Amino acid sequence: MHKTRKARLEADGWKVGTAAEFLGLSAEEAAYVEIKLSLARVLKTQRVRRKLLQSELAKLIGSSQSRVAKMESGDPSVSADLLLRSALALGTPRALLARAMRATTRRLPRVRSA
Amino acid sequence: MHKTRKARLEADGWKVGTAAEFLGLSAEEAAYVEIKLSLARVLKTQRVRRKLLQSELAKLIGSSQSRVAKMESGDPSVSADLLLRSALALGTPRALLARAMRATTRRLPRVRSA
DNA sequence: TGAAGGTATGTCAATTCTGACATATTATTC
DNA sequence: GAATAATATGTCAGAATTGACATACCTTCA
Repeated sequence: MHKTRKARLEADGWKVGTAAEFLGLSAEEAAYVEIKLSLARVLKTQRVRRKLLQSELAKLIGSSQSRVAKMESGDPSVSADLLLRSALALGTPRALLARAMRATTRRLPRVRSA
Repeated sequence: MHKTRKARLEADGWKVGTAAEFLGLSAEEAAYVEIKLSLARVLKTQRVRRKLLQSELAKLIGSSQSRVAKMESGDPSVSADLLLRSALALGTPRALLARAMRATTRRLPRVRSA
């Protein structure tokens, strides 16, 4: 978020921070959802890469289009388990799954030092 | 397995191969159980490293000693999801979880070429 | 504009997972 | 070897996840 925008919002009484802070998640909970979201992205990337429709992937894993949509959108009703099994069914290299477990390091914008 | 033993068993009518072959698992299914077993080992290692009893870890994650035992033994009634959440609750570094996803490379015995 | 193809969202019965309990097995210590 | 501590195994009711269906929401293209 832009620094000035952050300052302005806070001046107006808003708390500004991470999604985890906002939702009151502990560090582990935050890591857990982060990992699920990562797996969701991997799944979608792999499906698209193999040029499959959600409905085709669904058939492949014995599920339904709607559940695949939920998987890819990181819907909380989807377990990491299902994401994992689905990614494997797509033939996702395990190295990619490993990457999904690693903490996301975000490249921060370079700012003038104070 | 020893080569001669393999030959002898096969002569006696046994099929000898990987657990996956024996159980008739597909490659993905095999990878899935391998990953779960890996996570199970990580979990146990981390718990022991923190000098916790199974019952203490259970309390920490709001579960029971018996379920923790099942987790650590790779019981099929335990989802990868629970293993993951429990490992995170123990403060397991995500890099370790990443390692657990990677394929296990087994050091093979050196044999005379045919 | 609207029809078609693809994806998203809401709901729910059925399946699967989970915590809890009882009990068994395996160390460890005296 | 018996008491104690820790872990393992079996079972099951309750909770969570899942596939399926209906339907809504985009895009694209004619």
